[in-house]
Amino acid sequence: MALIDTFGGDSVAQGRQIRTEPIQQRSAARLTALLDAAAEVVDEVGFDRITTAMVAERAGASIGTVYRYYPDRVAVLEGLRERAVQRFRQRVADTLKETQPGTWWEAVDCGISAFVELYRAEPGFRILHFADRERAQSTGPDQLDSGFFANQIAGVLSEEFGLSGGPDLIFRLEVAVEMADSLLSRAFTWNTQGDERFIAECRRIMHDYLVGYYGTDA
Amino acid sequence: MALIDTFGGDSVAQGRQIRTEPIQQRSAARLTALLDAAAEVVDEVGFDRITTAMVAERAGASIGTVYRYYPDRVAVLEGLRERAVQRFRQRVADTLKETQPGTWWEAVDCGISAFVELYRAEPGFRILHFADRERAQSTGPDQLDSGFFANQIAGVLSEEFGLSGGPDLIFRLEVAVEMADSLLSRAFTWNTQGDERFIAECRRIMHDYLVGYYGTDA
DNA sequence: TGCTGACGGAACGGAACTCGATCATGGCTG
DNA sequence: CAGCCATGATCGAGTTCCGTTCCGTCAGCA
Repeated sequence: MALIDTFGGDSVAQGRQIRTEPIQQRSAARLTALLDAAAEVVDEVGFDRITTAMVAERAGASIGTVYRYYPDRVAVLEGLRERAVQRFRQRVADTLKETQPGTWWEAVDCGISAFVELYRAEPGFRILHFADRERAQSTGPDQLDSGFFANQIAGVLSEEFGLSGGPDLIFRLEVAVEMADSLLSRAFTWNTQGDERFIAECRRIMHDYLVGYYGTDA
Repeated sequence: MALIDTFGGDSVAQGRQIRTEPIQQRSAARLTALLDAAAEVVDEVGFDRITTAMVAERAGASIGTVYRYYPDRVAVLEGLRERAVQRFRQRVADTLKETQPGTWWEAVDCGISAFVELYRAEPGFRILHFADRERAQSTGPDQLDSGFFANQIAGVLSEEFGLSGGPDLIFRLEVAVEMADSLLSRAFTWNTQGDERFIAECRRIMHDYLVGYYGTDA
């Protein structure tokens, strides 16, 4: 289970976007309060109507506190996104441990389910796109993009289910992640519970695309 | 060729985002200059660092002129996106007339090629995403989303190539548009010329997904 | 030459962000 | 164990920057 733990493990590269690591306990609480507030506000007013003042007020903090932890408005959103990614990975790791899927395909299906469940339940989760093109445009490939996910997933699948890893598998998974992300996001665009047609079609397509090439056996 | 003309025809729903239709000639030139400037600036500083002042200066106009034509900053970006969509549709229509594809699959392939070519050549074209989720979040489905495209394409395919139209075809095409958009955008995320692996894989996937269900014959 | 469309840019409002004063925490010391 | 105090944390008025308005001026057309 080593790699599954890695998959659900601590998030990476947080230092680039946070200003001060919290030392005291209360400040750690503040930080999560800020992100909780941001999540709510994002769901309410949308991605670009959000203001730092709203986040601060909702979190019961002052403007200055927001800027103590995040260099600018966009960084708050990125922090929220990163936490969402983290929770997604944790959820997948937990589900895998619980269900002990027999085939790698079932494992992939767990990932889709986890995504859907969190999208339904978690405020602000809609901010999560594995393919974060805005950010990528300026900073280049980083550890939160779909390629990173493809790597992680490839590790789990080859380690746990004996799939032959390598560039081919990684590329195929990156394509899969990209497609699944777009279809699932589309499912939730005009339907807060997720349009079942798109979710079902996503599962079907992932199945055909991956199983068609790698077979169903472990 | 009626429906192909429709496909490449005048854009819809422009009135919602433009303030004053240009009357005199010079103002029409101004308008395109504004959009050209916006396209350049978007490529340089990215989607959310763009300011109205930058656009005005680059276009050799004043702030007031920007607001003469567009109600706000976002509308400028929407105008740019709409022009990009328009040019894409025109390019597809032209290509279809030139090459006279024998099968509907070849027609779809023309669409992919047109997208890639414009992405390479047209400044600011990266702004074009058929799946415009930011906007959708607040305004609901409109005529510029992937569903609209799916409708248009379904019309052409059933009219010109005798595919049986209907909800099934439209849904399938919407899924296809969504996936193609994400894969092609991914191809250009870290490679201004477009990562050929993703482009080729996109063609392959579209082929499998569509031809697998509707066959290759006209 | 007058009428109307087009243009410019100072001025306004509001949101992002800074900064120095002030408060709270928790380890340390006697 | 109480009190001290270095340093982390917080606050919020102030600054700057940006989106947007508005009206005075200029240019095209009859």
